[in-house]
Amino acid sequence: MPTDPIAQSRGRARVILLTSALGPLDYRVPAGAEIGPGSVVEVPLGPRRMVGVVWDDDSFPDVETVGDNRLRPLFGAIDVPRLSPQLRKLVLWAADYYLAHPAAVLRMVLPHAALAGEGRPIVEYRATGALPERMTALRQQALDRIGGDQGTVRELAAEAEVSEAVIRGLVKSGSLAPVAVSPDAPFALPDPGRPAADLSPEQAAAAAALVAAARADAFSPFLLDGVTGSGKTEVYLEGVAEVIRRGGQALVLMPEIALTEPFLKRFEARFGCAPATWHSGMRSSERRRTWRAIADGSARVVVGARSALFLPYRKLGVIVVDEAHETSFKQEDGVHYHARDVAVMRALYERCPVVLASATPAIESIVQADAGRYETLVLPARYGGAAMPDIAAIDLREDPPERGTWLAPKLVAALTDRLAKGEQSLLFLNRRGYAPLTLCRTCGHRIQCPNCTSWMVEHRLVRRLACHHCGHVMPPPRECPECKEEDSLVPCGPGVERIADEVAARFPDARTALVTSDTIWSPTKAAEFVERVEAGLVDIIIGTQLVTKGYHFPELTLVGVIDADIGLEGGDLRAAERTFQQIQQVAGRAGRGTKPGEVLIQTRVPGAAVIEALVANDRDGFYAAETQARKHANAPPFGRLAAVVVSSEDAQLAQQVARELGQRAPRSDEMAVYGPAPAPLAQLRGRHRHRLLVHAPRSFALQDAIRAWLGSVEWNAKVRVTVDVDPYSFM
DNA sequence: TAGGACTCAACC
DNA sequence: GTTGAGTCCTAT
Repeated sequence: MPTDPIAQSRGRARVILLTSALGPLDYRVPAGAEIGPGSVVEVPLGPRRMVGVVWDDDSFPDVETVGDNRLRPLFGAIDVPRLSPQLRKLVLWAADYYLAHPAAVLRMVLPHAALAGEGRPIVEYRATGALPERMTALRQQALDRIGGDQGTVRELAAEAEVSEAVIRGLVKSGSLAPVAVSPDAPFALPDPGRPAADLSPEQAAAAAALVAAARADAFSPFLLDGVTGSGKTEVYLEGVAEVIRRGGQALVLMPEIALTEPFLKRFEARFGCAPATWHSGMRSSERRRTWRAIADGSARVVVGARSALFLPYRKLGVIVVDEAHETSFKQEDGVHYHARDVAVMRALYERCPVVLASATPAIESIVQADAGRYETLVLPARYGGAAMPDIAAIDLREDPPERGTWLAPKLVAALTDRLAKGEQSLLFLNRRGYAPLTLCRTCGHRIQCPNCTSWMVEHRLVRRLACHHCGHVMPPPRECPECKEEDSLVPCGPGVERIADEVAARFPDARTALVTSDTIWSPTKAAEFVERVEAGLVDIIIGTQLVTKGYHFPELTLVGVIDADIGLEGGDLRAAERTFQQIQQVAGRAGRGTKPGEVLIQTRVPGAAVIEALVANDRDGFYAAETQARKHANAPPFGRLAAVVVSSEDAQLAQQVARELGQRAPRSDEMAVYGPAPAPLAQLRGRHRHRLLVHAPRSFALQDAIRAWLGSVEWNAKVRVTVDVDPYSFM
């Protein structure tokens, strides 16, 4: 029964609570309350008090309206601006497209911290430098970890991994003192009138196109396609400048917070102040301040991780997705959304330009551009006349490293040469830790995570074995857990820590920097790293994918790729594309100044199409072949995929439900359902997992079909079924 | 017969 | 997701 269109005028409101278990509920609006669609309200639910958002009366026509007699009055509106119709549309679109509950999407719009602390002052503490009268190990640990940081008792306790009592003790003893937090201090207004960077003719033309689009108040998607070092940032900052001039807000999405540091510097140089930032590492006071400034329109530019996409901008004028090809834009838990795709939808609803910037665009974006749906802005040359680096492969079968080492003689010679010249080098290996596998020499036992189907990775720096999937850690055992033989465990294969060891052994005088998420876990750490490299205090950088992009080090002239083949294993749909992007990006770190760059790629398959394309610098050829292959297989973006994962702590239950889903799968000429099969990660965080894969043509109403299918099967509450539309991970 | 473990439906 | 009601069972 459809909702009575005049219901709201009779004092009813349809509310979506921030609880995924419930559908929309109707409440009575007290007389005189100024409440309408988009209002954020507090409502009673049984004995509890909940937050929800008032939705349009005519939404959810399938939901039955309850009689007036059953309505309870809502408590009232929370003092924040109403969510705009555009944002409400985006919430419903994302929920529908990604098969998520609208409440799950709304929780990203209204994070807890945004509404918390209402009326209550937030007290934060920071170190005074005074040592407590009585120093304990835990107090020392807390002071060491906190350093110069500032936060609430709870946040500091979490950061230092001590109890809140330890922090309170330090406050009592005077080592930590309260600092005044003005929670909603305004953000500085970026000044677009300051001089822009000197732009090359190509950059100027691209910037002009973005400026024109910013003036048009219309949806316009761009692919900003420029080689590494071509100055894409300077181009889109001019689009941002125009939006600021016109009184709008700009959003710049970054794949990782480690990347924001160099960006923030360039931003400040252009606009004279820092932008607002949004990422998972923020303190709740900062989160609240930023959320409110975004909602009232006073935060004009926001640089953020993917979650910044769902914030309640008052007047969004442009969205930039930097490094738009990055797979970290795909959220892998909760709502499985892809920030690049949501950004385009949001720009459509907000009627503003969206810029996908990348030196190595995703095939998906290339196909859209080729079809004329995106306007392409090309920056074909490096800024300042720098040349692209020379790329060569090292065939590890012909030129192998010595036993127990990982750097081939040719790479060692190149490193030696750069050290002699005083130039910087970068070694790239996309594998954290010291060794990916620990093996018993005596019985062959491999140390595995108790919760997951994965090896425990040795992290020698912190003297632990860690599971990269669930976070389980254990001290490195002295004896084999299986055969009890002592000193029989050996590390197998290299991680970046092991490469750093080899570099230290070969070049004892070289100054090195190890860059992984274990050593660079905050913007502050990233800034320290950049400073050290720029000051010439580092000879060799050894890093994971954290170092592949964003950084501009003019003295860096050599890039060594330790193992180009890692990403090609496993038969992932995007394996070749990802390998190409990653190596092209890391190669782009070389020779950005006046000195030419050289890139050496260690591989066991120099004849692989990806490697040959990289060496020949044949980007177009690689993309053409890859696009053709996708088209031929009806793979994305020409066909559509969705993964259905059935998981449970009970192995049998999971298998049983997966089987039943497989049997009940709709069979049609259009949609194919493969599986179930045990997932490659058959056990994750203690849950047993089975996967089904749905494949359908582009035009097929995939979501409707999956909804109908899953709706026809019932399963035990101990079983969880998750759907990943447009999956990127095939684990 | 009080109290614990469990299931189940309602929450507007 | 949480809560309260209802059911069944056991220890006293």
